[in-house]
Amino acid sequence: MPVCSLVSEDDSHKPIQLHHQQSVTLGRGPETKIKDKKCSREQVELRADCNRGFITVKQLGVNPTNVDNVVVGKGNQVTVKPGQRLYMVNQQYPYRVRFTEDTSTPRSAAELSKPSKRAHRMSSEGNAEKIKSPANTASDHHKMSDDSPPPKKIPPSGSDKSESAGHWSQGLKVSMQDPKMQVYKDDRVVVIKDKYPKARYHWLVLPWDSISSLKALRSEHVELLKHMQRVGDQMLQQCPDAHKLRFRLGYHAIPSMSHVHLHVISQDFDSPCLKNKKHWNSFTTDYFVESQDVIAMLEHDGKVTVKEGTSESLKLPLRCHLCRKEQPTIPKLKEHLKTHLPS
DNA sequence: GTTCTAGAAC
DNA sequence: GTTCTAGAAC
Repeated sequence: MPVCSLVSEDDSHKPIQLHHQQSVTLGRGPETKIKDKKCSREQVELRADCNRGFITVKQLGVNPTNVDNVVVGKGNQVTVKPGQRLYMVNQQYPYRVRFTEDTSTPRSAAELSKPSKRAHRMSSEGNAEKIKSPANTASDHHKMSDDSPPPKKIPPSGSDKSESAGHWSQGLKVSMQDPKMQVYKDDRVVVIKDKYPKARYHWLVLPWDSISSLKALRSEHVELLKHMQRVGDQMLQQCPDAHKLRFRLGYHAIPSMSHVHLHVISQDFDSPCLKNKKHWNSFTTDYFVESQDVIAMLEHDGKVTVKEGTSESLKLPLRCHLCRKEQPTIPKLKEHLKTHLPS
């Protein structure tokens, strides 16, 4: 898992380590060397999500904390990603967040063996059910302690093939009902592995309720979407590689497949199924809308709007999502991505 | 969403 | 000549 540090941009003190999912309160004091009385001793509460590469910032003090040019506001919470600037108070004391790969601490044998013990079911919700199935393709090869016969292909039982039901765009509705595809389910959602994963880990979280697309979402769906995101986060908790890979959770602005689905995808993009520009840009441009942004939009506006011209994002030049370097072709891009893979 | 392939790009 | 893309068909 990457390590997060909060870096003072005017270099007034050493970077402050933020540990994954541990809240830290900062403000006027020795750690920041801020002596400004406008800055509360408890100005902000910070919490890093190292898997997903952002921190949340809650303003506790009365005077404004800013992210770029926007005031957070007392009691409010926002996220800060690399590239954004956090000002502790009054547009002063600039900070950046930085995520670096943790190469210093090799994992213990105990930690390594932990993820393969899949016996413990997913924790939080009572009626959740972790289905006995390897969670990913990448480690299956070495991990398969499988005593069951290889999965057989059973044709979909619904033989009443009305034209729309059999259409390729309805494929997710079929897959999500197939117990062999299900990796997790509870009373509200089901998780399946993407049939054509675009990275080492690529899951889809789908609600049982049929919601055709982002356009159909309303305020009443906020809780469901929050649950989908929680379930997506839980997938990372049981993912054996979550410590060394970054993940993003989000929706395609204009998906091809019907039925709302949350992508949970590792950021290695190391997959033979990633074949063309559309694949690439759908996960690395504005076409990919963060789960938290969808939820925020829904809470704020009661609906989700997609910026006009978002479909044009699919035609953008191939650009590395990590170093922003442009690549001429898909094969060259894939070659380039190898340079960013964790060792 | 994928597969297939003509023809552009090299 | 081969590689790669983009659009049609499914």
